[in-house]
Amino acid sequence: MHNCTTHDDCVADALQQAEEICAARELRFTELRRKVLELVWECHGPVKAYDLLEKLDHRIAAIKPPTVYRALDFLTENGLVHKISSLNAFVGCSHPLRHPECYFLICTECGEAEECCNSDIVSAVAKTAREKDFKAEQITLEISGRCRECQKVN
Amino acid sequence: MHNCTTHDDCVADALQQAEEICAARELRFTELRRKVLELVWECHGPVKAYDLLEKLDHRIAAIKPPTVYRALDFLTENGLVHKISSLNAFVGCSHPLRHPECYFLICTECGEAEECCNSDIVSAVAKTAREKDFKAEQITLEISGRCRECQKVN
DNA sequence: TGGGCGGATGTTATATTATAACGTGATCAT
DNA sequence: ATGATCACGTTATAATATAACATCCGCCCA
Repeated sequence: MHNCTTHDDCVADALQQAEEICAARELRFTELRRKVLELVWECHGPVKAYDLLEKLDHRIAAIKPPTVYRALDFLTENGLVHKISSLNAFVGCSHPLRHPECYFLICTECGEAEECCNSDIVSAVAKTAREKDFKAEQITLEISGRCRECQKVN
Repeated sequence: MHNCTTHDDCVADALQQAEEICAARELRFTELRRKVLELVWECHGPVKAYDLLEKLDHRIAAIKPPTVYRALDFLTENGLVHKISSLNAFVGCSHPLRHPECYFLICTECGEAEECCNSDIVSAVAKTAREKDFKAEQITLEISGRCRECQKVN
């Protein structure tokens, strides 16, 4: 299910990178935001806001929905987390510096969401947007289907 | 805001085409489904389930949420309507026979969602899916930004 | 040094979106 | 005509998200 061998590492790396990005942009990477990002990464896959809420409750006392949503908004706006609209779920961005080029292959069987960065698709999108004089600001590309592993199974 | 000059026509055309498609596929295009599709088209843009609900109430008595959602599910499954996940809204499909190739340019200013059919994007997506051995079943591509008209304004 | 500003979080309440579960009625093939 | 299946009605509630206002905290600078 993972593409990172030692899962702790990928969480730590993500946090480290987030720290650096926020520092560089003069954003406040608060305790809460850090905690939320950490949890998102620990889930290693699309995770629902209310699931995060529950998990946070065990670490910090009595977190309420707006608190989680605000942290998620911050992380999303700054490219550290993606919202997967078709699932109402959130997932850590593996390529925060190429964030706008990312899209997802979402397996309906196992729930895994593989993040891909592909400039062909991005440039095809940019091209049609240009043709229509449309100023694209955000692209949501979510491909659902069955991943390699799950196709094997049956 | 529209790309059809006489708006009545495009609603009538969509209903006509839906009728034919359902007949060809031996699907039941019931009164309710017809009514919902008609309303979606009349809105001529992304419309929320609960807004439909309200409008239906004026035509048919006391419609409840599951009724609308079931009709929308039917229409969505059969390619007559798209769900725009990033807006939690629904919109009539202008190209029901090329439905899987459609995507949207969504203006954050005026709310218009222009439907496009573009095989470049579709084939770019298909290519990466193939490379990853991913069996794509559904593609959600939603591009938000500002449309030509709204860029002019300010 | 303390006062005020702005951003982050806490808190309460509620809005919005969607579905589960079960009952009833219509349709259709045999 | 009867049983199977699908569509729809109905009640209740689940799941997702935000509005609005209070409080806290760091920071600037008078």
